[in-house]
Amino acid sequence: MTSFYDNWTIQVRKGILELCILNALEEGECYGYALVKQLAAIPGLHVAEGTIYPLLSRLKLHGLVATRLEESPDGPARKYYKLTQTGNKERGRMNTYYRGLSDAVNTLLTPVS
Amino acid sequence: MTSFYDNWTIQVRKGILELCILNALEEGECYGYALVKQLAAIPGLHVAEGTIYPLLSRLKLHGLVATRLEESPDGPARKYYKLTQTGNKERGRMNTYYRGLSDAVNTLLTPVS
DNA sequence: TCTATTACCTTGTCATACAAGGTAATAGAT
DNA sequence: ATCTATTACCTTGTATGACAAGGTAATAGA
Repeated sequence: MTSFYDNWTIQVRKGILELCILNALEEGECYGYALVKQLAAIPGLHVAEGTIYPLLSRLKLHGLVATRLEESPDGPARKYYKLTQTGNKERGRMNTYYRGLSDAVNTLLTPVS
Repeated sequence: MTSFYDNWTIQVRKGILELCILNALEEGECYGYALVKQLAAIPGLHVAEGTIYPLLSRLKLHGLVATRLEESPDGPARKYYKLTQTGNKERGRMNTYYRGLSDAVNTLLTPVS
């Protein structure tokens, strides 16, 4: 039922979210629910919990982030995520790759005329 | 066997290729093999036939491109792809979305400091 | 007791990139 | 005649991740 365009936007987001989260975590540790709210506010990204939580688990599984639990005054315990050293190194490689790819795409989007 | 980084680059490319092809076709019709060679030359995109041919079929299936066959002097017949009117309209929407997303990512990659 | 909010998580579906294969046509080398 | 290279198309199978739609627990106010 989703249009070609809607489906395409989903595909484009693949991988980009991972980049966003790693860079968001560079500014300091954060818990999952807050990340969801923060990223959901960015137009074009419109992201929900079903996307973010598995993503964070994946980052932890690969050792890019570490977690710690802390009680919340308003609900269940918060799980705080923090960049590891290898996570930060990967973030650097990924930023470099993304910028190169982005440049390549931009030359195609705005061709020499 | 693929590393986290290698796998991530694959995911980031998802959807972006479609954008590249539609924009490449805006400059005129082209046959598949030539598109493969053209895009493979772009650093960071490194794309092969197993990716492009299914992608072109998909674009045709959704009516974004139209095809015609022409004999080749060097091998089997070439299948030329051309943007349709709806294909060009989708290209416009996709470019707009991509630019917005790209801007959002860039604000995260280079935070206000 | 009900609803809202915060906060976590899981299961299932769908679409896609890519590797690895295959086919056909032309042409030059062994 | 047979091999190799190049052009040119295509398919199958695998891995992966976004998202929808669900569920759970804790706190607090109606």
